[in-house]
Amino acid sequence: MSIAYDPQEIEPRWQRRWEELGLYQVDSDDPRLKSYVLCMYPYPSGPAHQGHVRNYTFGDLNVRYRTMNGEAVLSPIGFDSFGLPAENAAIKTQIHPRTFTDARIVELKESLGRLGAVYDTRREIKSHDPEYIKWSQFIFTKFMEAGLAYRANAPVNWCPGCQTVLANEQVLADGTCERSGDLVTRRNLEQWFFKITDYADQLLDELEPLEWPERVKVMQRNWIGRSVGAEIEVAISGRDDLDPITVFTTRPDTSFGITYVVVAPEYPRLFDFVTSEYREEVRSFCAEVASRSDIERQSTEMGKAKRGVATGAYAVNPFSGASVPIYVADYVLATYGTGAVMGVPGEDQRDFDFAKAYGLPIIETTERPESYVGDGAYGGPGVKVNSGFLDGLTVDEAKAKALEFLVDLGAGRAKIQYRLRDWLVSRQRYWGCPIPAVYCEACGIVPVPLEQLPVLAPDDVEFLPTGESPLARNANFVNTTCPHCSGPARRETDTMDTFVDSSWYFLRFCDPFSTDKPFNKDDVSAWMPVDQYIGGIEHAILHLLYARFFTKALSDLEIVPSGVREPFKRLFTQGMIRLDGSKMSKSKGNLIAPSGYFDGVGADALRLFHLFVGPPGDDFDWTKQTDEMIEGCYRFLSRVWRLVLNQSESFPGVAITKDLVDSTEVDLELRKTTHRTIEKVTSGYQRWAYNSCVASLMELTNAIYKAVATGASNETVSEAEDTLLLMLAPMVPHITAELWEKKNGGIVHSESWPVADPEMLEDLKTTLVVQVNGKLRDKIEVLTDISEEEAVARVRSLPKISAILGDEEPAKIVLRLPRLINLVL
RNA sequence: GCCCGGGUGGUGGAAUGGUAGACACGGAGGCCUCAAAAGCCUCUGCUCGUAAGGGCAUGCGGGUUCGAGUCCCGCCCCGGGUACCA
Repeated sequence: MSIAYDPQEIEPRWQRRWEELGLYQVDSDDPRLKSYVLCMYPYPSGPAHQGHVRNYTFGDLNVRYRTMNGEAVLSPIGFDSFGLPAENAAIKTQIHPRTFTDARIVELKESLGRLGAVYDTRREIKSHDPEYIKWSQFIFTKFMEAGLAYRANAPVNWCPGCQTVLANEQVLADGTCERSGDLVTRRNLEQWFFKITDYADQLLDELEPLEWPERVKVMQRNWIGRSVGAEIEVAISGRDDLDPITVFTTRPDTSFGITYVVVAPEYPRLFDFVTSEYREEVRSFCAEVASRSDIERQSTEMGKAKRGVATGAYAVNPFSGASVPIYVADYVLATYGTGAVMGVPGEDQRDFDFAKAYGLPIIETTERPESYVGDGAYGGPGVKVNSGFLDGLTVDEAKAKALEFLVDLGAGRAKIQYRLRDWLVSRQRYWGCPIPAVYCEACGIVPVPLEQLPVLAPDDVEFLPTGESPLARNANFVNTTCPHCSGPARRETDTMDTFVDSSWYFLRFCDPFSTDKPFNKDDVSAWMPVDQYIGGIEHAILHLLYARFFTKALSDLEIVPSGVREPFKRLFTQGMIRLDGSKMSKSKGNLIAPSGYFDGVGADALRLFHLFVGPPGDDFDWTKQTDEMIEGCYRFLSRVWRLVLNQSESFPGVAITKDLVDSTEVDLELRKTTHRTIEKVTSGYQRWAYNSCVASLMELTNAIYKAVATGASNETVSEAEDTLLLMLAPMVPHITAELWEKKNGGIVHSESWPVADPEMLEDLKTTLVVQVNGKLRDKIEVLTDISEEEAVARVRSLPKISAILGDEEPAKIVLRLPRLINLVL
């Protein structure tokens, strides 16, 4: 009579059922409360790995939980299908990237399907789909028209081993190529940029109200790197013919302490002011710096000994009128601020080190606090000294006063400097979204008009390891006519960074059906912002910052509704899975494929394991024991299976003692456990404490078994089992769907989330903990409404307590009734 | 260096300032069986003790409190981010 728990039979069947039922196909006119749950769409690298399982389990759980709470949940999925691996594979195997990618998508979809996650499958999108390319390109042309996309000369990463340009993220921290290990060099090329810096302030300010992990917000803040300060113009002594050198500082209050000025070796007008006797020395210094790699230049031990040379020129401190030498040094970055800084050794440690090394004077302009014992620069607060008209002011007052002085003198101004640079989007690659621009000798750079979109890359190209995009060598593609004047023109052959595709896909999901626009504004209004976004911490900066920028820019361009200014209201970053100490990933070749588990214990057991193993945000190490834990999850599901189907072999060895027990007592206990579990588990779902939810549901299962064995009534057991299935349903959808249908009929995921009966949460009796001097000495059962007098009397009469007390009278009695009493001697 | 996380049994991990170690994994013993598998039951932080019972325990050292894994101060170790950003 018994049917064994067989996930292999149940799981595919329910996966088909859910698709047929269309429970998770939602539309913007749905009367229910609308919400949007999204996992970062995957790069299709082949079958799903454990990181995907974890990510999409969290997503699916949220979708199903919210649906059971009465919401209409938008749950789409797609594929981030442009990218370098497909093109590298093409160079190696001569298989077209599209063929390669489509095959990987099939594999990934197949294995994600086996996980049992539910989506509105009508909304699937792929970055490399011509329809998607068309609207990516449309957005690009809109950015061009708005001046948000522009061309400029820029250095790019060039790998001599791979003979190709690399994206920043493919260059490791030590300056080598992640693939070949060669040292990456710089090349200057004309490139397309997005003007993300226009949005620096908004990106910073509007970060605050987002319900994101604080560390992600901190990373974005640091990345934007807003510094408030001043630009100061320092004239070059005796050279009225030259423009002054402009320096940026956050500390204009220290200006009287300027004892030198220093510029980067790449400073553009350097040789305008280097004097002839120093020319050779400066020239060889700059050449030497240029020959060193970025890593050498920035390495810590070399950084300690700041290297530089004098230029022979002098500058005038606009505050004191003092003449100070101008140096060139490699500790000044050409790429930040103006590439020139004022040397203030008293208050800046780097300047202090340099001044010490080159025998430059050091002026302290902030009074050191009495407790200050440091040897070196002091950057803290204090009263100004040695600072002329600033003397006696605090640092903050002096900043304002100094700025006022500069403005009056015409030698400076307030300035906010950002670390954030414009986003370089050009990629010299084939497998990406072509940049829809045309170069016409007569009209200049012309965006390709909408009716000619999409611009698609031709298929008949050669994939060679030359570093040049196959598009550039394809005459049919390159040669075109100007959309303006119809004269001969040349196409842009670069493609877009794949982060462009992922910067608006969540908008297209709101309406992937429109063919005359990227998406319908009303649909975007209906669903955006994403209520719950889920993904890895590795996207903390780039993807999340770019997507925020796109949302704001598109909103300003009136393509996205004006009220939508942020894409992701809540963000959850899941922990990563490690094997032997390093992140489990395809490129490291240390994957443990989920397919073996799907084939064996089933998707539900694997999902349950990922939920149970620990807090979702924590990393975990996949070890030898992991398989045993997964087995344990399978055993638990089997236990639930046998319990609900009331299979007699569940209870061998347990005597049914129905006659011996007051069944109403057993019933009451079980009902209380059931309702307390509803409370605990519901709160756990809301706090993402899924591991604790699983534990509570295991406890409930154990309690039901015990209650059945001790004679609980069918009604009470049935209520407890229903509650168990409902609360497990978002976690392990297949087994719960099957058991619910067998037990009650109907679809468990269409049921409402259970609500605890307040009456069942109240206790008549509880355990009173008895402490003496804060140490546990005894516990007693008491009525919850016990009076203070009675509690004290009962506690004092306890043998253990009276033995400790002897004749002594407690100095104090701390009462936290009915849970705790502490006698202080 | 700086900025975040985090150190709790053999293992993964629970604990609104109030019974530390829930729940699992592993281990030990038992029931069932001709036997095994599966299942079920009991025990399982360390330590002293035959036991009853006691002592010690949340990285280390202090502090606040009737009471600290939890709050405060100072260290140590591990993981991640960042790297001369003026």
